[in-house]
Parts: sequence; structure tokens; C-alpha cells
Amino acid sequence: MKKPGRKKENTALPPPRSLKGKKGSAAEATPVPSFQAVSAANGDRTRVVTITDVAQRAGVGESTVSRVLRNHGSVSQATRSKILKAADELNYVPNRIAGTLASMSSKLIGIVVPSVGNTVVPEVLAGVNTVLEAAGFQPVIGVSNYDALREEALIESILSWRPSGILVAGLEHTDRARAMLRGCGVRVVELLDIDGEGIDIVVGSSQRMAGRASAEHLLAHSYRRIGYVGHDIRGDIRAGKRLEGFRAVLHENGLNFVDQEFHPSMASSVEAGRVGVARLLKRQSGLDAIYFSNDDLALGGYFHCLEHDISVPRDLALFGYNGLEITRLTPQPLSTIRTPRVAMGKVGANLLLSGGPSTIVDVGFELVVGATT
Amino acid sequence: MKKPGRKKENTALPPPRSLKGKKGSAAEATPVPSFQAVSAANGDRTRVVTITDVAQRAGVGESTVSRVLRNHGSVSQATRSKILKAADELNYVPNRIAGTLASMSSKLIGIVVPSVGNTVVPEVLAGVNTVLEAAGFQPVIGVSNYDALREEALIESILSWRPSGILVAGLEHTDRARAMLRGCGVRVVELLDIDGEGIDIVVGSSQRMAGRASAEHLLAHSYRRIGYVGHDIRGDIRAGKRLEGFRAVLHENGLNFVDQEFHPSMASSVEAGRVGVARLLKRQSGLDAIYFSNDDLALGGYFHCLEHDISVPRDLALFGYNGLEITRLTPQPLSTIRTPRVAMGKVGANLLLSGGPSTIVDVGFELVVGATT
DNA sequence: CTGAAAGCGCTAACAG
DNA sequence: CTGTTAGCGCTTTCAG
Repeated sequence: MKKPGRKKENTALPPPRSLKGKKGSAAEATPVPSFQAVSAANGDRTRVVTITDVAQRAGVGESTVSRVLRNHGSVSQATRSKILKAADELNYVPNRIAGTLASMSSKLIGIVVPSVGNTVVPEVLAGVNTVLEAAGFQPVIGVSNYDALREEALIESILSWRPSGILVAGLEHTDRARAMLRGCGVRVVELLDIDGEGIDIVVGSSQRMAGRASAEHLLAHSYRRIGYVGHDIRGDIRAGKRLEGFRAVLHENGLNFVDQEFHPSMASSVEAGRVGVARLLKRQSGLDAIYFSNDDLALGGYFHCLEHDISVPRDLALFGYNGLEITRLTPQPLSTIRTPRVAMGKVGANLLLSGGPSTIVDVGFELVVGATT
Repeated sequence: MKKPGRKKENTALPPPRSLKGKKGSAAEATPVPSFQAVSAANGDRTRVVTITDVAQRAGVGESTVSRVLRNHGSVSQATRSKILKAADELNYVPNRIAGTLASMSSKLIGIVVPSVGNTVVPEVLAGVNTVLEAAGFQPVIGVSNYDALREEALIESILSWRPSGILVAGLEHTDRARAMLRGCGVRVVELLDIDGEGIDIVVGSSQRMAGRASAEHLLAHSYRRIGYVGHDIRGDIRAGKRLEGFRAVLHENGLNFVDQEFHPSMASSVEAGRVGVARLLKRQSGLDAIYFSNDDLALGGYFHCLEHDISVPRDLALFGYNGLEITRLTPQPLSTIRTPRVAMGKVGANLLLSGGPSTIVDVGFELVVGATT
């Protein structure tokens, strides 16, 4: 007699732990020895409740249970409630891994973001999440830390969960990452930026135009001796594009940055802005305005000015990017460019789920004239 | 002839829209038709490459491919490279859904957080992620918005992905949520707070003690007419506990809050702090210090003072909670309580994966005496 | 060192 | 309306 493959254990199924100790918080003296499902080798192996258990308890077939639980197909009210009751009593939690494999369509959505330094990414995610949740999807997230190779690895890893769609930040990816996204067979949304070639759906605003708008604003306000303070933008491609746009306008007007300072920190930060401005001013280049890679840095610069009694914008004008909530709450609201991040996330997620054609959505940006220019 | 079961569809799946107007960036000449797929079975159905395809191409059995790909079990160098080559050529991306189902152990970790308003949660997640990633785990995240029922739903939903562990914020959950966490059979980590009854592993710091320490600090500095500015703390239980601790100390000293202001906003925010302080001061209660539910609020209050030339701390002292980076970069560093968030995340994730016994880890906090008290 | 085959838990035809 | 059954793609015995 052959006995290949794994044999189904016949271990006695311990009564489905009815945890419901009810009776309130405090009490609850359940002895739970060492949690983790009593992996106690052999002996009493704790098995998780399956649809089969529910079916048996309700005295019906598995498929009927499946129908009821997914609320799909018609089932008599009587059977339905019988099943629901059984499921509840057994504390049944469906196994979506199995469901996904069987149905070949998952309720997982992959998301790869560059960082979670400031609130920009979280805000976008909040928008995305609103939509996903309403549609019953669960996000699987990866953080690349502005590292293209890490991003590539994350994409591969996430794709192996066979998500129904994937959202990534920006348009720049390694060739292999792009190839994977192209070939994975699911919708791809690239968020935040629209300057470049997209894969499928692109939702964002032009970084270059934002940079240009910032420069034009400063020039229109007669600032001419402009400096730049940024973080390490080798990885932050979008910050680089803004800088490029800004610089282009300067050039078109026969100008250039008078001085600039790059903070070696990878992530943008308030501190980088503070330090950068301090250094720049120490060099006495006679600046009348500073353009920052984003609001975090601008905020830092602004704090430096506040502390050192540098009158803004009389002595020095400041301009950032993002339009973070905090920038309109500082003693003087900061001049910046605000992007509709939550909306961007919602739009992206909606397009991802909607199944429409590939598109590019420019959500635009708004130049916020604060009191620092 | 019976033909039950599902027949494999032959529907032509539309090729994953190649938005690409080609011409791409530099290289990209790789003929990679369409990544991971196109096993163009019969017809032109875009089928995803499976382990079977790799096995066939390499002329070996599936199990051998599995062994090589998981780097588990011994395989001759020759076969190994043959397989690796085949997998590469086919652009094979393993299906972890299937793998998880078969092995009954996933590389997914569930995470449920209350919000992503400020950087507190992202920082904890960063710590968690560092550890998870290094161990090859992928986080599945849910955001509860400080809503216990939503949290319960999220926990259930996440548990249905059969994660190998789950991290949640705080110790307060609905009875059903707690029951699910207890009975799910995997390790559970409760982060941020340690004041209460934990389920399995608890990593955080005492909110109550933090509140007490704040009060003691202010009293020690002779502030007596203290006010409170907070957001809607019905949902933010931890803020409530801090307030409770603070108030307890006041009572023990025969004092009480002179006045208080709760901003109806659910999430904490800089604006709530600004508005709250403005209202409080308008009532002229002769306050000499204000305790905030957290740094966001404190920051808002500080900005109000800066704008209205209220000398801090001479006219008014301010005290927050969290120790966000920005609080030490404002013109005057804010007095606050700093918690080791990244470390907390790391510790939590490590314990989750390590398989040790249930424990409670108090990561403590540090009272940062800034310039606002 | 390698292959065959039996499931993992669930979904989706298909046949009552 | 409901049960039966054949997989989903992979892992894991078990037998060469």
C-alpha cells in the first residue's frame, strides 16, 4: 500500500476555543499558557476552524457555506441563518489565502512608498486607504527608502502575493522593476509625479512645473539673489525635478542660484533646513530669498530666522513645497506649493479598481502665497 | 460524461496594456516581451508562469524546483543552476499565496494602527519594518482611525490572511477583537502603551506615568495655574491616560486644571492646539502653564504665542508629549516627553518573531526639558 | 539527490 | 436551492 503525500491528521479537534470570556476586561483570567497555538508537537494540536467544520456543524455542503459567507448566489433564509450561526459559534475566520488561490483573484493591493518621513506619504496613503477599504481591499506595504534597488526587490516580493493591483511612487524605476510591473498582469498606478513615461495609470502633478511656478513667483516679487537649500536629492528624484524646473526659469532670466546647500541626510528634515540656512547665511552671499526642496526644510529655515531675528520676508524670503498643514499655522504662514495629496490617493486607488483604460491624471497644484515671500 | 469542477477558461485575457509609446529611456532594449508571464499556453491566453513551467523547462520535478527556489533541502549543483536558469528565463515569480496555503505558514505580518496623522505611528512602523524586512516578512496594514469597531473589523480582515503575527496599537480593544487575537493562534504584540492588561507581548511606555511626570515637572517649576488643551480624546485612549495621570498629581497637590479646552477634531493637529490656546487665553483665567495632549497641539499653542508676542515661558509655559523631531528645532525647543518610537517598533517586531514567552517591555520615556517651561 | 502524489482551505462549475 | 467535485500553485512526505 502506497502512502505518499501528506496524510491528513486525525488528531482530535479540541473544542474551538470559545474565547468569549465575556464579562469584561479586567477579569479575563484565561490561563493562556504561552500563546502561539500550542504548537505542542504532537498531542493536542490546536487546529484552525475551516469551512468544512462550519459545513458539518450546520449540516450542509461546503459550497453552500461559501455562498453564504461570500453573500453570493442564492441560499434559503433558513440555511443561511443556520450557517451563520454555526460560523459564529465556531468563531470561524475565513482563510483568504485559500480563497484567493481558488478564485485566482485577491483582495490585496500592493503599495510601495519611498519613506514615511513627513506626512506627505501618509496623507496619500490615507486617501488610497479610504477607497481600498470601502472596496474590501487590504494594502500590503513596502518602504523603499528612496532606494531604487530596494524598490525593485519590494515590487517583486509584493507581486508574489498576487495582488489585484499595485501602487508605486514616482515614474522612475529600475528596468527590471518596470518590466515586472508591465508584465504582472494587474493594474499599476504611479503616484505623485507626472513628468515622464508612465506604465499604466499615472496620478500626480508636474514637479517641474511646480519648480518653475516657484521661481516665477519669486522673480515676480523681485527677488533676484536666490539660494537653494535641499537634502540629498540623488534619491529624491521629484525634488530634483523641482529644482531643475526652478533653475530653468532662473536661467531663462539670466540668473542662477547665488548659493546652495545640500544636506547629506537622505530624508528631508526640519533640521536639514535649519542647518542649511545657517550655513548659507554665514557665507554672507547677500541672499534675498531661499528656495527649499520642501516644506520640512523650509520650516527649519524659518525657525532659524525666527530665532535669529531675521525678518521674513524683508531680510529673507522663503519658499517651500508640499503645503503641509503646519505651514499655514506657523506665526507667518509659509509660501509653498500645495498638492492635493489625499485626493491624489483617492483618484489613484479609484482608477486602479475601476478597470478603465490607462491614463494620466494631472491633479495639479496650488501656489500658496504665505507671508514669507 | 461528467464534467464537474471548473474547466480552465480559454478566454483571451487582454494583454496587460502596454501604455508605453516605447521609445523609453536609455537602455530598455531587453526584449522582455511582457514580464513574468505569457506562457502562451495554447491560444494566446496570457498565463502566469508556474513552478510546473519551470520544472518542465528545466526537465526536473516540481519538488526539486521548489527545493532550489526555497534554498531548502539538497540539490546537485548541476540541477540547481539548470533550474535557476529556467526560472530566470521564464521570469518566474513564485506565488506565495499557494506557497502559504501549502506550507500553512505565511510571511505576512498584520499591523493595525490608529492613524497616520503625525509622525509617531510612521516612526514606530519604520522600526517594525526594519526588522520584518530583514526577516523576509511583509506587512499588511490597516488604519482604524481611533475607532474600536473599525479596529475589530480590521483585525478580523487581516487575520483572514493568516499572518504569522500581528501588531496592534494599545491595549484597549473590543471584546470580540481581543477574543480573535487570543484565538488566532499567532503571536500578538500590543504597542505604545503598557497601562493595562495585555494579550501576549506588550511593548510601550506608561502613559499614566508620562502624564504624572509632566505634572510633577510643571509643579516643580512652580507653575500652579495650569490649563489643558487637547483634541477629542474619547478615541485616543492613551492621551486620556496621560491626562488622567497628570490630573492625579494635581489632585494630590490640592490643585486642579484651571481651565481646559478640547478640540472636537478626532485627530490631533497643530491647528487644534492653536485654536485651543487662543480660546483659553481669551477667557483670561490667569494661566501660567498649559499641558497639551501631545506635541502637535503644543506646537500649535507655541505658534500662537509666537505670533501674539506671548513670552514663553515667562507669560506662559507649554508642555507636550511625544518628543517629535520638530520640537527640538523650533526657536525655543519645546518641553515634552520623548518616547523611543523606532526602538519600540524594533523591539516589538523582534519579540514577535523570536518566539519567546509572553512579556511586557517598558521602553520608558524621557522628559525633555526644553525652553518652554 | 530526485520525483510522484497527496493535500492546504476554498471557489466554481455542474448536476441534481 | 444545494451538494459534489475538480482544481488553484505550491510544499511536503515518502519511496526510490
